[in-house]
This record gives sequence, C-alpha cells and structure tokens, in this order.
Amino acid sequence: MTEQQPQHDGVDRITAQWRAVRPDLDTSPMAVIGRISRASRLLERGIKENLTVHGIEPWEFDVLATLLRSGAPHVLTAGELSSAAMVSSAALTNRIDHLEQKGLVERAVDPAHRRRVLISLTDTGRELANRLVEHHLTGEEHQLAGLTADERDQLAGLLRRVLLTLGDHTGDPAGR
Amino acid sequence: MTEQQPQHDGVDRITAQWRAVRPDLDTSPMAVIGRISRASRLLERGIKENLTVHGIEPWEFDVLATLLRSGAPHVLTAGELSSAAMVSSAALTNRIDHLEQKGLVERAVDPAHRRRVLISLTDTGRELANRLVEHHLTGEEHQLAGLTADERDQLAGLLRRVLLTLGDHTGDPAGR
DNA sequence: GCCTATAATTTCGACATCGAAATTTTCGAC
DNA sequence: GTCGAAAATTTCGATGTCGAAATTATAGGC
Repeated sequence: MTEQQPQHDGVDRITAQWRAVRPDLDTSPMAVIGRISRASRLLERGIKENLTVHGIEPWEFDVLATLLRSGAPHVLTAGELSSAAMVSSAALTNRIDHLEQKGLVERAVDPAHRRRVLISLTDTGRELANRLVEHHLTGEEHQLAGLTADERDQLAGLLRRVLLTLGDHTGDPAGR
Repeated sequence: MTEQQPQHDGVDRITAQWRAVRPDLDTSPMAVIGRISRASRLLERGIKENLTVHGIEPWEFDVLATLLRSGAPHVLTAGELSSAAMVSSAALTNRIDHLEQKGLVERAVDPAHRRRVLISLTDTGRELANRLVEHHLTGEEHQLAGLTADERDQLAGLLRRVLLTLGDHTGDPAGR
C-alpha cells in the first residue's frame, strides 16, 4: 500500500516559517488562500505562454472568448463586457480600442439606447476566437495533468463553495 | 435530510454558455482553473479592503510579512524578496523605495558582498507587521467561513497537488 | 415640453508592474 | 595584477489598470 508522503510546496514552507516566528497564530486560512493565490499566478503564466503562439495577450483573449460564448450574433454592451471580465469600464475602453485596431471587434452605437455601445466580433475575430479557445483548453488540460477526473470534480466543487460564500454572481474571467 | 441542490456560481454559467455555442469542447479544465482564477481575484479584493484599515496596500504587506516570517533579525536580500513575492527585481526596488520612505524598512549594503542589498524591518515596521498579520488572518478566516475544517484540508491538499504539478518551488505571495 | 437625476462610456492622471539596458561589484583565467 | 564574464540591483520606457471627473444620452417629475 503506497501510503504516499505528500511533497511540500511553497505554502508549506511559508506556514512552517510562521509557526517558528509566531506560534500563537492559526495559519490554516492561508493554507487555502495562499494556495489559491499562488496557483492562480502560476496558471496565468502558463495560459499567457500558451496564447503567445497566437500573438494574443490574456486580456485580449478574455474579451474575444466572452463575446464568442455569448452566442450569435456575438454582441455585448461595453458594460456587460467590463463586468464579465471583472475590470473597470476604463480598462475595457482600452481593450476595445486595441482589439478594434486589430480588426477583431467592432464598436457600434445601440440604436435603441444611444448611450450604450455595442461591441461585436468581426468575422476574423470570431474565427480567431474559435481557434484560440480550442488551443486554450488543450493548454489548461495539460496544466491539470496531475489530477484525476474525480479529483478535478472535488476541487471544482469545493471552489464553488468558496465562490458562493464570496458572493460570486456577476461576470467572469473568460472561462479561465 | 437536507439533500442540498448546490447553487450555481459564475463559472457554471460560463460553462453552460460554452456548451450551447461549442458543444464539441470539453470545458472541464475551466471548471477548475476558472474557479481558481476567479476566487483569487475575489479573495484579493477582500484582503485589500481588510488592509485598508491600516492604510497598507497588499503589495506592501507582502514585503513586510515576508520579512517578519523570515525570523530575527528580519533581514533578506533584494533578490530573496523579489522571488518570494514573485515580482520582478524592478518592482521590488519600487516597493522598497516606498516602504523605506514610510520608515518601515531599511536598506543596507551587504558587508560581505557589496553588490547585494540587505533589506530589514525597522522596529516600527516589525511592530506593524505583527499587527497586520493578525488582522489579515482574521480576515481570511471570515472569507473561508463557508467551509468546514475538513473541507479546508481537502481543498488545501488538492491545491497542493496542482501546485506541485506546476512546479511550485520558489518564493511566495506573503502567505496570502 | 423643460430640467434635473441617473446611466453608460470615455478621458485623464496616477501608479505598480514588466523586460531590457545600464551600473556596480565579484570572481576566475591568464 | 588585469581583464572579462557573471551576479545583483537600479534605471528606463512602455503598458494595462484603477478611480474620479467629464461627456453624452435617457427618463421622470412637474
């Protein structure tokens, strides 16, 4: 029976240091939150590398993917996009400026409410987004290679609990 | 027997959208990675709010906490700090400039290797760091209120597996 | 029908980060 | 001993983000 001795990760080393310096503290919350934070950064790094092949930055992918999965005709308002990407409206203006210049998205004034700006995928943008999301999912699959299907389900379930506690109910980071 | 129907979070909605638009894709990796990414951002937001009471930004806390838990005499080189915080050396120079101005840390040239810069906590900095870490852990405790102790352990264990897969072996984000 | 309150987006200024180049120091080859 | 390569930090220029102010458009009260 392979009673496996789990290896230590960076967070184990951190909590060990705290125990030495401040043994009065309960560091158990950071065993979870520290790992979420750390994993997020490392995963993001891999995602970025993966997209580099296509000359696309993660923040560009966020917008393209959000528009793609919104379904035909792939149009959302600036506000919807900014809350979906969890960035400020200012940041979104920036992103759209950039993607519009690249010819991947288009801006148009909403005919019904002219204070709204509708952003849509161009044909080029839609085709690129379709290719990107496939490549992206393949990359993510590799990043989780260390976990079985069951473990992924467990992990996803526990994280859902955390997210619901935190009041997750708005947009998204483009399926990352 | 409360057979609870788990609520949907933002990521459930995203994967549902993908199924509608691209039913050929296996979106299971993003059920995990999307949640890690999303949870990280929401947790970070709460941590930031929690530190605001003390007029400290998360990146400032990172440095102070890293120095504190390194143990007496609370001295590290710039390089050690930058890899611990997972930021570039340029970013670290910036952080230290700032904290030095606030009187929380001090710079000194390493007598043994003069190309190294040693950064240490001042007395004020050490006292503040001790208070901050207590407050910080209390805040994190609240953020995980939705999970039992067992669930936290499970979650931490699964995340450790992910981190080891990703090759986690260096510094840290200050125990976040 | 005006006029003000509200909504949505953009502009502006500040800021933390990064990568690359520059600077300073160390160390080894010769 | 001197010179050049390597190491550690800082400087520099560019970038993406944020919060707040400005801009433009809608809607309701009177």
